[in-house]
Amino acid sequence: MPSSYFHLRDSIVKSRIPSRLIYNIAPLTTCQQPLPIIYKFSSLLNQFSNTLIHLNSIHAQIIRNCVFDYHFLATKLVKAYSDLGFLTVARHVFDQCSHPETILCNAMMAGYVRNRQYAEVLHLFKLMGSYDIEISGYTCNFALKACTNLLDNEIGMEIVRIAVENGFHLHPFVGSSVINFLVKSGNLDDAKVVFNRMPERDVVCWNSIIGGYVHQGHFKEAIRMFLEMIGCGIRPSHVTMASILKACGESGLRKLGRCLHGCILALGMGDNVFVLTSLVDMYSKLGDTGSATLVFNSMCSRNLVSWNTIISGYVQNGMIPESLALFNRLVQSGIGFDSGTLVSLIQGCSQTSNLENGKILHASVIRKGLESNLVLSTTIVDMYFKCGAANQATTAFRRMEERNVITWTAMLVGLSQNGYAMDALMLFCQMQEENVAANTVTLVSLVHCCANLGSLKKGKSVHAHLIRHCYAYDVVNMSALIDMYAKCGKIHYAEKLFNNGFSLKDDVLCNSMIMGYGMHGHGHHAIGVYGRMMKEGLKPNQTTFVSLLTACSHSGLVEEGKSLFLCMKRDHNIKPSDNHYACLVDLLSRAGHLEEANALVKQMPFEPSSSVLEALLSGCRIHKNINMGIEIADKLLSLDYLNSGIYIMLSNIYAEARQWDSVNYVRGLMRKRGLKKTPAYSFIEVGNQIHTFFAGDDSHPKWDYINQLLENLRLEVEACGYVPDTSCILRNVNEPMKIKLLWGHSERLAIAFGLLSTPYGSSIKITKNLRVCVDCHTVTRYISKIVKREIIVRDANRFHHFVNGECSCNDYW
DNA sequence: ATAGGGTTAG
Repeated sequence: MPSSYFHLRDSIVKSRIPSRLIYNIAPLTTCQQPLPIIYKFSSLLNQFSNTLIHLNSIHAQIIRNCVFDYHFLATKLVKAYSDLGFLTVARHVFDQCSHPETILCNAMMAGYVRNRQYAEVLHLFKLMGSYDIEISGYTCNFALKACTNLLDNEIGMEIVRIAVENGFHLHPFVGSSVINFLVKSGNLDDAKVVFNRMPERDVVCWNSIIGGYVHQGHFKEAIRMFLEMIGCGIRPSHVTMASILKACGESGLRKLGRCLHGCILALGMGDNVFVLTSLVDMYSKLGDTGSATLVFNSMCSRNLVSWNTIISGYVQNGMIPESLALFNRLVQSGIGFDSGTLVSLIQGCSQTSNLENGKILHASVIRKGLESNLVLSTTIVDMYFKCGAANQATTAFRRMEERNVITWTAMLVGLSQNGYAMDALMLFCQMQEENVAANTVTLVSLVHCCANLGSLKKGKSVHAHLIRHCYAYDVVNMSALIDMYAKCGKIHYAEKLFNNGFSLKDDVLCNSMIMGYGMHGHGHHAIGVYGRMMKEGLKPNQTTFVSLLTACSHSGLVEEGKSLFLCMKRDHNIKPSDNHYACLVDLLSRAGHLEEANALVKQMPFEPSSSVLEALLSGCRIHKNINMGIEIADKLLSLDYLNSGIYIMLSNIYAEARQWDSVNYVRGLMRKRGLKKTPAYSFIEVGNQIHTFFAGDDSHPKWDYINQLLENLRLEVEACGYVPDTSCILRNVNEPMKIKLLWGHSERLAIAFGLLSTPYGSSIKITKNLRVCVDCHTVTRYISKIVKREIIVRDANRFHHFVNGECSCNDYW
């Protein structure tokens, strides 16, 4: 950039004698032009500065007449050129002036602002400082706008200080810029103070502060200010309405929303694209897609944002086919689409787990060169995870050139939800190495990872992190922590947190606690929480009853479960869902009430899903009701279900009935349907490491020791009267081989490793991804007695506490 | 002669 000021800047700052200024004073003093010429050019510029040809010719005449150093004209030229986007020429005009003063500098800054050259604005601002050029309210305005966009807090706060010292902030124009900067830099309180001190507040000032509250998610406060503004007799502008519609939609205020719709028509804004688009968005957020559609169809002009808003509204309300139809209309209309459109469509794929469409859309993102769009790329990562394609999600993530907290968090949540909690924790370390600051969503996803891993140490450290950042007492975070402590075996920690947080009266918090008690077999405590909810007038939801019924099932509380199932409908008007039926069937069939469970399934008001049948089938297997088992199995096979666990259970049933042909048939079906058995694994946390063992896994560095210990333990437990139960080994091999396979089960390997690596007398905690088999359950009971250690096993369903040859659950099931 | 506020998507 040809800027003489820039080249000279350093020496100027040092010497404080701007040499060029001294030598260039000449034109101003010698070219004594009569004023009428200047007025002539001024009026020419007023009339013809909007086309480049005219502007160039006027500019040439100005130079010929030697009046280019008149700031009056230079300022107009700078504005005209920058309005046309010719910033370099504007800068040249600026540089030609021998005595740049405030207004000329301001005009140049304004040009940079209009052309989004924010870094140049700040350069110029610093330059003004080094030339001792006076700063005005206008200067502060432009410089603050640059700081707001560049997120430059340091210079921004300096400008705010200058503005306040000079009282510029009292002016509505500067005040609103100050408020905007303070809001975007997170100082909402300071913004409010500035706002309150302003002697006169026009509608833009109100818009700034209201917009600030909306921006920070303080919707109720935004609405309060809006009403206050009306109370002051200020007529809302279309900007006010756009902000307040957003606040209304986000906070779910249906009545106010309808009211605002009326206001918009009354204020004559019924043809404003911005306002109507905001209205469409509000109705979508309120779940009223009918009204959103009506408003959208009534719009006389629409832009791409309007289309994106309605498409996104449809997706958010689960109307995927409708969103696609609208997308087709959009393409046919010739408007085209952008990254925002694709984000919504890809979300639609996530919702319906439509990997195929997701891939097609991903391909079109690459074709259109939109990969560099951060939001879009993050959506793609999320989509792959929601479709269960963790590998492709990771690949998409690795391809990204730019990532922010949300990208990283999407990765962490995705990995954790797809069963890669350990990888998520490792990724978090990488995130920290790259200095990306975690937010509360990130931390909650980490709490979930620790819960899945049963890693108390890491869980506690995330808890500490939450406390340090004052996030710990948010209900979402507390619920996650309660779940984590429960899953890490510390039910009393969970209890403590819950008792502290109960005053928040949150249903999700209660559900977490009920779930935790259930997992630990404390059914009566779980029901106790429900009692407390009733006493405090808290409304239970669907999940509450799923948790309660699960808790009853794990504690064998048949009567309590049945009565809860009844009062769900009767007292709370919650229709039992498929999930609730599955829980009740599970409860009944585990307890041996197979006929009653079967009758319940038959009288369900809708077709039982595979999970209901699975619960019944599991009961048939436990209580060895082969006939009913086969009957249910036949039904299940016809459902073409994709859960490999069911096929394993089916072949179990057939194996126990010694129907080897059927066993082979089911196995073949599994292969044909492309299902693999989920590999069983167990893990244990020792020191800072988590050690994972798969069944028959001899890859651990300490394998020799583990193997020797297991051999010794086998001799000991056999001496105590243990008899192997090989019924869970489905492979058609001889008895000694089956026993050998049993001793390779992952939970035994993890326990043996735990015994080897932890101090004598301490308790051992292991976690298994699937359910513990009956033989491992028996062996662990014996081991706990022999080694005099408490052994805690958390499996896919619940906790088993083994102490001195006994287990907390009365029988294995 | 130079000036401020707003809508969609992770």
